[in-house]
Amino acid sequence: MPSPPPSVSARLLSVLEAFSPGGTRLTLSEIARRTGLPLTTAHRLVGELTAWGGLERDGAGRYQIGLRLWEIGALAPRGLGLRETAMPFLEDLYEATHQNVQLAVLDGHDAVFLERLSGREAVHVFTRVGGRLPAHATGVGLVLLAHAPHETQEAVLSLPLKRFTNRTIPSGAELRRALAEVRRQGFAISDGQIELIAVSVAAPVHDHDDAVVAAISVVVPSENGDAYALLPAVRAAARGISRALGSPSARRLPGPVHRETFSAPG
Amino acid sequence: MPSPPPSVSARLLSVLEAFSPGGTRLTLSEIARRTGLPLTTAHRLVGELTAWGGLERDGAGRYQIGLRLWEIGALAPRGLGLRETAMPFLEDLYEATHQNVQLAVLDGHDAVFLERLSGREAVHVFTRVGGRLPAHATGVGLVLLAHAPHETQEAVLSLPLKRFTNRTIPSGAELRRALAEVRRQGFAISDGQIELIAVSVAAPVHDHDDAVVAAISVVVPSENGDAYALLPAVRAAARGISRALGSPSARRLPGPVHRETFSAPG
DNA sequence: CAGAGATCTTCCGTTCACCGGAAGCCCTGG
DNA sequence: CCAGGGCTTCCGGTGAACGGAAGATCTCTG
Repeated sequence: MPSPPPSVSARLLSVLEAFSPGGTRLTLSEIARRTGLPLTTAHRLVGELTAWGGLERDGAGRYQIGLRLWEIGALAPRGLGLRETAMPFLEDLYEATHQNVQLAVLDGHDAVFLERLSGREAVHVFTRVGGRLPAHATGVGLVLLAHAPHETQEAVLSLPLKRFTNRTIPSGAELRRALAEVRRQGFAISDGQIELIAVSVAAPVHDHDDAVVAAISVVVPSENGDAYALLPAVRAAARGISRALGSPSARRLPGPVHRETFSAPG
Repeated sequence: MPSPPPSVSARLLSVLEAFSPGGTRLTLSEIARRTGLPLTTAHRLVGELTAWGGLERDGAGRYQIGLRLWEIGALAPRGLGLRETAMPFLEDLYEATHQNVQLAVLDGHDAVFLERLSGREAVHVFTRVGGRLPAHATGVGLVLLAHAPHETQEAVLSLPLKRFTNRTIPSGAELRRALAEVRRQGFAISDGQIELIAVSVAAPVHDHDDAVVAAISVVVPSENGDAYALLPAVRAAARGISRALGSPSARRLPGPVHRETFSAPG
């Protein structure tokens, strides 16, 4: 029995999927190969996308993602939306540390990086904006995973975990322990799990329902000594973003307020 | 004669077009209304987009642009690609001024903003990342337009120019003069053309072919006095970005270097 | 609490737009 | 000069897309 052919929409979207961080400029034939579409079909779809502005042709005739798609992507509430409110706080954090400052959300089993500020003197990390890394191996990922839906956690815990260095969390059991710790402490410190030379200090960002929707981190060289020294700054920034998002638990600063005022109905 | 019906692809893309800065979360019916598609058709297309991850549903069942599309958009060379190389220089500029720092490219007759850094104390401007403003009315726009293809310039010059304030360039004749001046000086100062209280200082960014592909600017309150004082910093940053992009005219700093060392092959 | 109105979802027969092989065009390199 | 790879145009058969109709939820409103 022949499986039902993919719909036109699915084919069109698969053309977009052909583009990746490692291949941002593709020839028509490359697109056809990557998507598995007949050349003629790819030609037609690519033509329509180009006419609309979703793809552009560079000087050499190759195709690249167009400004139109970038603009549409900029409307994603979980993308630029979040970034926009977080940005001032991230800038403060960057200015105070001059290290890598990152903002990420969870998608599937990965941490997707929405923003990365890094000065020239900061330790080199191989994340890029729009890129993704397995959640279990990054500071922000641990924070996000620790507050993810139960089924997501179980799914990650039951799968083999990719190792990057000998400090990457190796097993589900260890990961489970790490996540519990993150929940208890309210932050994560990830030491050398992606690259041995880098330590990440991460904290959660809450939205107006107090759900954890993002995480921020500062990444420093491990020889810099005490990563804990950065903790207050990271947590303060995370709290600031949460407040800007309307998180009830991040309202104002805790203080000697015992009487709350309600406006009684009627 | 009935006009040929729009292709499936065009319909799918029109669904994406339904989203705008003013409407990032839409119900199915709203999408159907905005696109002019029958409800059933919209339902099917939206369903496919959602299954793929291009759209997401929020708690209230409304649709929003999904992370998947944001990721794809992040691959646009003229979007995040440019931004990525420009970012360190923009940060320097921001840190030095603490005013609004902007990065923009030309699309059609508009300046599209790729990045905007703004502190809490900076003058409020109503640009946002991913947003656009008419080229003739903004500092970055004037710079971009001044170096745009001849036909683009003529097209803008022949159309009526939207006025924002009484200082907005009103006529094609004046615009032509302004563009010539921008080319001669190598920068643009736009005083109160969008909002009376803001002055913009803008400079061009060149790529490896020395074509002007972007522009940066700093926007300050007009009562801040001398906008010209910012000029060196803005031009230096623009030059830095150009050099990072491989612009030949921005190579190294001019200086008493007469001997260059090459490693001879073999 | 009924009933009007709005939005969303499923179902299904008809039709016409999509499909992709074939063929020709344009390069570049040998 | 031809070979090889990539791109574009053409066109007839067919099965996937289309959208009206009807039912399923919710939300107001009197």
